[in-house]
Amino acid sequence: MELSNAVQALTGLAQLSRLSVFKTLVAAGPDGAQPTAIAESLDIPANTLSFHLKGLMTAKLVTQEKRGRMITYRADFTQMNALLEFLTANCCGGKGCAVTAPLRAHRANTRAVAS
Amino acid sequence: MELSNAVQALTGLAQLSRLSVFKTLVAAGPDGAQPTAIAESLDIPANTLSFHLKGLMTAKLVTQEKRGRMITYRADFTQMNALLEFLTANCCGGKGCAVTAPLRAHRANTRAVAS
DNA sequence: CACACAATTCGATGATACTGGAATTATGGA
DNA sequence: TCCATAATTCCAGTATCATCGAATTGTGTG
Repeated sequence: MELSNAVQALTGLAQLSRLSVFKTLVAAGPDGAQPTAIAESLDIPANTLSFHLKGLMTAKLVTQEKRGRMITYRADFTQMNALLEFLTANCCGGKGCAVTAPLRAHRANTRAVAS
Repeated sequence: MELSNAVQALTGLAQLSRLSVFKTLVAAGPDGAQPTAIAESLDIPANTLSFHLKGLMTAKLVTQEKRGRMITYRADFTQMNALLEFLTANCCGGKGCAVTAPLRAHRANTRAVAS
């Protein structure tokens, strides 16, 4: 991933509404979610949400699938992987960052996100 | 790390100049670098750089140490760790993300800022 | 003190981003 | 066809960001 692509991806996440939307989509998993549901869940006007979803699309962080008159959005982990790889390679000390050090026995852990 | 803190950190990196500066500081390692050197290296006017360094300070991504009339800036990996941890926990599928991906060997060349 | 230098702050400008009401497009159903 | 619904686009207002010349602050040196 190039520097400019990293900026693009980071920009996609560097805003409260968008990060919330992305987080929601991640939580929604493979089923994804539709704008109406997201808007209600996060209490964001539909048009504002649409604006941010477009931003997430531009950042290539989400995908959309049209079925009839509804559109399902899903988090796209490919870009997220590339971003984390970039940050790990370019923005870490090379030894310390969280990626390599799984937080020594730090309550091994509540969520299914573990390594 | 809270959502809003994550946004703060992401905002710090979501800009070409700032990401470049941070990358430079990471490459500089423990020695850090001074504004004049960074400005020359990246070809950014001193005041513009100062503006972005302030942004990185706000995002808690860098630290500064005053010695005489020069100031040494260093990347602060604490915040970076926290950010990566946040992204891994909240923005990954739980299985795929870069955490498991092989970490490309990081060049330990710390002399990147010299003129 | 006078000067050079490191770095920041000030101030002004242009560009971009965020928000939300209103209108629009498109699909499904009665 | 007519209406409801899903989602987007249009548009305007406001706010924030990015840039850089000029002025400022602070420190070391002759």
